[in-house]
Amino acid sequence: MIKFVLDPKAGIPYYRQIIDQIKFGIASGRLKVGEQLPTVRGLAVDLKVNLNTVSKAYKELEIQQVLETQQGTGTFINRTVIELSDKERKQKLQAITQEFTTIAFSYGFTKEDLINELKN
Amino acid sequence: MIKFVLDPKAGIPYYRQIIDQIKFGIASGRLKVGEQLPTVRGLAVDLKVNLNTVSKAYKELEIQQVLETQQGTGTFINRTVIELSDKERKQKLQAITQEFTTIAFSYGFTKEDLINELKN
DNA sequence: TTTAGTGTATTAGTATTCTAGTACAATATT
DNA sequence: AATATTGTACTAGAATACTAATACACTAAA
Repeated sequence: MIKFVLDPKAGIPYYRQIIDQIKFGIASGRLKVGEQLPTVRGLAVDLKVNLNTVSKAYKELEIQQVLETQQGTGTFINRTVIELSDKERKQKLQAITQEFTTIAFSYGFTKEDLINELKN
Repeated sequence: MIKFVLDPKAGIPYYRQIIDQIKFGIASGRLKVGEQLPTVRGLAVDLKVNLNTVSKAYKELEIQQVLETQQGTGTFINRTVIELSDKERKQKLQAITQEFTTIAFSYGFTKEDLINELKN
């Protein structure tokens, strides 16, 4: 289980900080498929926020099909996340790349400049 | 000059729609480095929004160093790159690329993923 | 120097977002 | 069946975001 931390000064909503930490936990392999997350109350007490704040984070991740929840049982890392996230992964990669190229192009760099730099 | 359009039903703030269209204009090559954008008033009248809404979009892009503005003169696509030395250009490219790869890696993408996406 | 044209700053009203309090509903355990 | 544990729904207050109205400041041209 990963350790959750909230930074009140970050200027990022609590529920979003929770989302980010879960996503990073998955990306880094510290949260495994099928693993149960803390209960909404448990994490809420731990982080000293309202249980709805945790619930909101879990719900958004459920919509994104990262988590799956069962009322009365708990919330888990989606077992089908690997198959289901292929499309999402592709979209994310495109979004990140577009952001990157936009900035780079505004500096006059070409696509070839970027590819060469990446190959270093 | 590109044509700006606002969709009131998009659920995306007007100023952000303006930002996105400018960024896409640059990425697609329809906005050239050094080119002047519409004036805040001109675009505001054209889009039937307040001039501050346009100003907000321009200001955010200036912070991102995509645009540069001169009070009393106008707003332009950043031409900073032209004034940079070869060494500075190289450093800038490295900095931008590092930022890009850091974000991409946190999502589990590999260097090859990025290169392939760029080649599309 | 005056004037027209440019971006900036201040203020305010409205809408939305964020968080919390509290009650409800489903499931698992005893 | 009763109880504990889990997530959900509804409501409300505070903070923030969005947009606009209006006045100010800088630059270029007449």
